[in-house]
Amino acid sequence: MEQYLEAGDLPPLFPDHNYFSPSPLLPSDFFHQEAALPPSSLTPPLLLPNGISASLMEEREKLREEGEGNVINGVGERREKRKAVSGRGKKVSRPRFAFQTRSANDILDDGYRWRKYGQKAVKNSIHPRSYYRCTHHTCNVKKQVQRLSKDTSIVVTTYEGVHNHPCEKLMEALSPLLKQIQFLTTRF
DNA sequence: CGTTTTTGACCCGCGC
DNA sequence: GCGCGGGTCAAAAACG
Repeated sequence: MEQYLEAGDLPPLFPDHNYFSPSPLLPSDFFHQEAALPPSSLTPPLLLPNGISASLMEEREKLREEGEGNVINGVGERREKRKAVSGRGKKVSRPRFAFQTRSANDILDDGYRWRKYGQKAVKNSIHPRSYYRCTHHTCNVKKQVQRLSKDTSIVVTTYEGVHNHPCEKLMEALSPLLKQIQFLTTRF
C-alpha cells in the first residue's frame, strides 16, 4: 500500500520519499519544544531537515482563513480538556503538530503503521479529511490528513500525541549502522 | 482467515 | 431544544 511521489511532482519536499522518511524527524521531536515556546516565537515557521515548513499556529490560522474547518483544534481538544479536568486535576493536553507537504499522495510513509478509522467531509473544502490511529496497542497517537482545496497539491498532516514505542522501520533501518558502530567500538 | 478500509450512524459541544 | 460541524464507532466489505 506504499505510494510514492510521482515523477513530475516538483518540488518534492520529501525528496527521497521512496527510501523512507522517518517520522521521528518530524512531529514528536518538536512537540515539547513547540509547547514550551511562547506563541509569539512560533510565527516564523520551523524548517525541518527535509524541507517541510512547519508551524502549528500558522497552519491553524491558514486553514481557518480558508474556512476549512478547525484543524484538530476543535471538539476533540475540548473533550480532552474536560476529561483532564474531571480525571484528577492533571492537565494532560496532548501535544499536536501540523505540517504541510507538497505531494501527490495523501499518505506519507512516516515509518509508523496507521489504521484508518474515519473520514469526514470538510466544510468549504472539496477534499475529505481522513482520521488515522497508530496500530500499536499501547499507543493511541492519532493523525488527520487533509488536502487543501485552495492548493490541491498540498497535503496537511496533523499529528496528535507522542508515540510510546519505537518506530519499527526506523530500527530496521538503523540496526546495520548500530552493528557497525558496535563492531568499531569493540575493535578500537 | 486476520487485518485494514469503507461508510453511515452515533455522539458531543456549541451557537442560535 | 435543535441543528450543525467535527470526531469516533463499528459492521460489513475489501484486501492480501
